[in-house]
Amino acid sequence: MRRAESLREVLENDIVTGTYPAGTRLDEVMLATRFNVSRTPIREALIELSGAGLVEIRPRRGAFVREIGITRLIEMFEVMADLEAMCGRLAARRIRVEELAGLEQAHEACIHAKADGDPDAYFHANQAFHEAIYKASHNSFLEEQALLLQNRLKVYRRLQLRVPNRISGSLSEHGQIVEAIKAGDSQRAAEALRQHVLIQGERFNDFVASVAGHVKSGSSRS
Amino acid sequence: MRRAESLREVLENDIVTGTYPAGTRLDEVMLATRFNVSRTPIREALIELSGAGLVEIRPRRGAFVREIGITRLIEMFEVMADLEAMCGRLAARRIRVEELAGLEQAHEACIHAKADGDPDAYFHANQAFHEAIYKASHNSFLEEQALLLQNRLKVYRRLQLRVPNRISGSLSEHGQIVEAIKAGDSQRAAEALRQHVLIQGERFNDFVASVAGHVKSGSSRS
DNA sequence: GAAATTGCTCTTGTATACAAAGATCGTTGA
DNA sequence: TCAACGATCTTTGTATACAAGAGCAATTTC
Repeated sequence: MRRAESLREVLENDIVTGTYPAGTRLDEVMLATRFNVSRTPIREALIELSGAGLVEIRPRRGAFVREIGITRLIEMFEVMADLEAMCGRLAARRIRVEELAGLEQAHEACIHAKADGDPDAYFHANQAFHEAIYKASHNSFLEEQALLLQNRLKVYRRLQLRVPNRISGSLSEHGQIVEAIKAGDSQRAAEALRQHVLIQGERFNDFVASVAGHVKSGSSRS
Repeated sequence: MRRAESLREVLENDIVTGTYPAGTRLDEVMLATRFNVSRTPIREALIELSGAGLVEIRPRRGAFVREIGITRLIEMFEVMADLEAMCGRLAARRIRVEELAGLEQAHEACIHAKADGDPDAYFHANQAFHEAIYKASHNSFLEEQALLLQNRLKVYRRLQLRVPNRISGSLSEHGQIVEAIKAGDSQRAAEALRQHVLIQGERFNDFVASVAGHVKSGSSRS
């Protein structure tokens, strides 16, 4: 693998997990010394990240972790909801028996994670659940797009799990989604998924509004 | 503007218009001499293009114009149909009077282009028509995604206009779309747009199948 | 004292140099 | 004659060097 590509992965992770919060200037020499490489692979990694929308390159000014306004975030959730709805619609028609088994397993894993009271485990189990649906759409391009956008929204979805009772709600929605897909009801699967994702965007909106006065933007220290 | 960025635009255009057909190896030194620059900005442009999905970079092997198989193409049209449907659904609810006027104007332009028997003009008018709908969705992220995918499919959509009577069909579908949006019927607008785009994918499939035995893949000489 | 301009410095963007990994072609052996 | 191995040669990936634009500060002028 190219050095630039592995660097992209590390940087992507650092951005998504909040190590480099939105607005941070990503100095090339700083990163170069951090990773013990020259500026060249760093630049290439930053360009890749800008293509993925995680970083904004302002010519002659440098690279910055992209600031995503609340409006744009809601727009992204709106699109995510539609992509997931599409996955659900196709999955209801195209899912195979072994994939359905996998989906139900993922659902079970979510239930257990909630029972254990482990939000981190729930986050990952939830992700696996959704990815199972992407895959079951049997549209690899759609799957890629969904994964891409999911990744860009990861940090916000994670934040979103802090909303009280959200996990319970999420879980019962998962149940309905599984039922619809199992029944081959594409319309119902699509709508259930759309609402499931849309509600995240809305709740997130509430969440942001409720903490807007308390915490400074960017510094999300727990 | 950075040199790399302008190079990306030129290369993107060359790929989309078929100057560099699918599978072509994009030699860095060849491009560097062509544009009278060093390899550095060329490499950066290629990386950007790989992010956009137009170019595939195989490590230590070079950059190639991405080959899009018929299966993947159909998948992309399937996603495009859904994105456009979403644009239509939102546009039906959110379009403003001046935007509606613009949409109707774009529709008129399509009609005139057909009357003039100018397929090239129709192609551009058609594009403007669709872009008007993207914009009217009032979801700038969705608009960007739709434009991106539209661009990636451009060369195939263009080919698609050669199908007999396609323009007439396309035009009447446009009429129905405008009606639905005008009426604020989001469901009908979405469905009309989905079918309008899906039919392109299907017709394209037919088209490819019908010429598969006659022309060699890649060399699309008229 | 404030504002504007000029010069310096810091950082990005591009060119070039170097290293390493593939590809190609020839040679040798079976 | 064909296949396999090896050397060379091409090409990518990374490092370094150089150029040029942007920001900042200090000084000068009004």
